Amino acid sequence: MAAGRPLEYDPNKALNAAVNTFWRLGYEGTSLQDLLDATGLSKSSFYQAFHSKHEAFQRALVHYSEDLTYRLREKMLAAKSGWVFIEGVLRSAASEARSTNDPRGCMIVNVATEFSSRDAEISSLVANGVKQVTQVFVEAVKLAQREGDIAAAKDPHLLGRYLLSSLSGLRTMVKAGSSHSSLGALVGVIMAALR
Amino acid sequence: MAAGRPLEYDPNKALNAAVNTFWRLGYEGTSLQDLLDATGLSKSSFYQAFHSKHEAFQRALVHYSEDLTYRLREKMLAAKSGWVFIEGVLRSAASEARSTNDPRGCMIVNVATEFSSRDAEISSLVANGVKQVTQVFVEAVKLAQREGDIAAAKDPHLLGRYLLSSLSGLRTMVKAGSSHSSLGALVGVIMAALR
DNA sequence: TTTATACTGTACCAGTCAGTCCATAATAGT
DNA sequence: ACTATTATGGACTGACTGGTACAGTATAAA
Repeated sequence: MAAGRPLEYDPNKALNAAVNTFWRLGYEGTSLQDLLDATGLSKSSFYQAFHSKHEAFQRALVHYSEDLTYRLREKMLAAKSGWVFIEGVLRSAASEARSTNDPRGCMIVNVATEFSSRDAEISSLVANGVKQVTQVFVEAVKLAQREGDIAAAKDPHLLGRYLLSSLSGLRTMVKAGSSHSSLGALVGVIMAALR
Repeated sequence: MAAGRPLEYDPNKALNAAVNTFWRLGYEGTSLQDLLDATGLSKSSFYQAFHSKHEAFQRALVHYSEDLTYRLREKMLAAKSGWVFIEGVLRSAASEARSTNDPRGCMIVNVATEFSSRDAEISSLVANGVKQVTQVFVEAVKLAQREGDIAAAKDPHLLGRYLLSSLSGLRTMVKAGSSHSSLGALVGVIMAALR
């Protein structure tokens, strides 16, 4: 068994570049050319690596979800408390209103709104990503309950979903052009519902 | 001055068809052919009426926003109370989880997530639409305050924005595949924050 | 060094994209 | 009936779509 010519590109970097492009432009919105430019791959290398635009998109979405949940959980473990972590996530989402001129939001949410239920494979990946991210928030709520910041009687799964939903809503407000100050107040209202 | 041949199509129906197509498929996702099929117009008639895909999209978005706010306000006036109206809107959004197999969500939100801030004209139309819809929710909150269902001390503008944000979040949860029952509980949490 | 394997660039494909143009047809005012 | 005005269908455009084929090249194992 001979081993063949080695890759001239970094598959991981290429995937990350694909993630960023799809994240920013959406599925329909990114052309193959955009992908080639972003990854630096030639057409043949791209198809060698990803087989099709659709498959590249799926891999990008999965990679994004895994990376997001990983970093979110890391952030939670590093935070002072569950409550502080939750507030931090919401506030940083609100801050995109002034820090970025082109907020990308959450890729999972973007994909969910672009595809809705038109593509079964994509829907399943979206559902999976949402599940994973929700789980992190559920853990954060449980943590905050143990720490006494959230009443123990409340259902952590329900509040976890509530947080994800609120975060998503917050992010679309950012995209819709709401000011940072009004978003800050909104975070307060959202957090108050947890108590 | 002669008057020329009369239109063979109904401009209003054509616009409505365009709205539905863009709403369902997004901007990039709908081809000109989709639009022609939906409206029944020939290519020349379409360009006669709309000048370009982009302009058609803008008109569709404006028409959607106006129509939405009109019907929303009508619903509010017909409702038993401000509180009941608000709950009804949230619950009907949650119900899309089981009634529709391909929930379209809110077109304004869809457009906001697809374009983010990449197109200044679109962004302005989105901001305008959001403003109009928010206003209806603000009115509903004020009404509920007068009726004693929401504390008078609360800021109605803040709660109005909170409602819009929550509604948007709820709808993306629908698109992400959440079950109707879990969404119903979510509505309860959202509403509780108003009290 | 041969051989099998695998990567790369380029030319190419049919199909679709949004958009234009024009000849024809239908109407209303004169 | 004539004329100005407008609408219609269809042919047409060049650019771009995602995707394929292939010839050439680099590598590691035998």
